[in-house]
Amino acid sequence: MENKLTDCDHTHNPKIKGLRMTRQRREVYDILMDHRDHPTAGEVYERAKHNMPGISLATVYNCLEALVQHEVVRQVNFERESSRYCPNLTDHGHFHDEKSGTIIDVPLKKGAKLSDLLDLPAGARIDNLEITLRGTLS
Amino acid sequence: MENKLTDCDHTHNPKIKGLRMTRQRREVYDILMDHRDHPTAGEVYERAKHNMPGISLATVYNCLEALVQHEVVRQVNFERESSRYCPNLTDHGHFHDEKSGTIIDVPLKKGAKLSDLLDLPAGARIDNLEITLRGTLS
DNA sequence: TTGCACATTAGAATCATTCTAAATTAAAAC
DNA sequence: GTTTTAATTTAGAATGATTCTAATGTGCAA
Repeated sequence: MENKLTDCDHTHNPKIKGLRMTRQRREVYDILMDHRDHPTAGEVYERAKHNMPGISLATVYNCLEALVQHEVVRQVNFERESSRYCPNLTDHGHFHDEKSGTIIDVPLKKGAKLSDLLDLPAGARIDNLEITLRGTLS
Repeated sequence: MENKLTDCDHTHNPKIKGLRMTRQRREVYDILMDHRDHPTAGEVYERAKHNMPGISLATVYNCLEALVQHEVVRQVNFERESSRYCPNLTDHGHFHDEKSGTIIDVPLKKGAKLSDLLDLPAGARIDNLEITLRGTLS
């Protein structure tokens, strides 16, 4: 059975201050919102071509960068694999299931303190935290 | 004052089962042990050329890979920057100080449980955990 | 409606890393 | 100690993700 891709064309209309909302940026943003499966830039490109055959890979990279810069999307890296993109803006890490290859969001427990887990350097101001896990789901 | 590099030529002699200990591998391992400053492959290469002018970059990559595979050294990634290498085998994460550019080991607190911080997926077996922090030291 | 600063595009360039195939070598077997 | 043999080293080419370039196109404020 073919993937009909119906019902995936509802357009998100985020008004992001300071970010000019072009057709391409909306398309890229919609793709991330609709599937939420942490695609790579190349995968976003393949999907975008369905609705916008003329879009270029460079543009996909540009759009993703703009969305990341404006904190509407998060960039996720596993080792040195291609970057992946995630529209979940809550505090969370990522679990990579080695069996299926899927990546699952892992919420940070509310109220949990990082300093309970780590001996943080005295006086450190933390701007960014990245937690990635690799393993298998039973 | 020049860095004289004296007293840095004491050779580590790890007997690592299944790993042929070549001159190049020992040199690379010594460099990681002596400075412990999370160098990239390129930086290891530059340092290695002091003692072994003929060593090649490919060999440095090969040695680092062998040491990582045999779990004598850990590979550390920040975003998509060049991989860095770390001889600290205890459970720890890494803090990248944006002011100085240095990378500091952040020990995991003994007895602390990951599940206190994260809502782990039910039944997940975790083979690998990576925690990276970015920020500034006051 | 227009102007123009910002976006998009194709293709080239970059950069870290891996691959290739020939020469060398560590360590086992004699 | 010598030979053997499979693993390692090497220079340079190849790869692959990402970024850059410079020409063309376009949101949107005025």
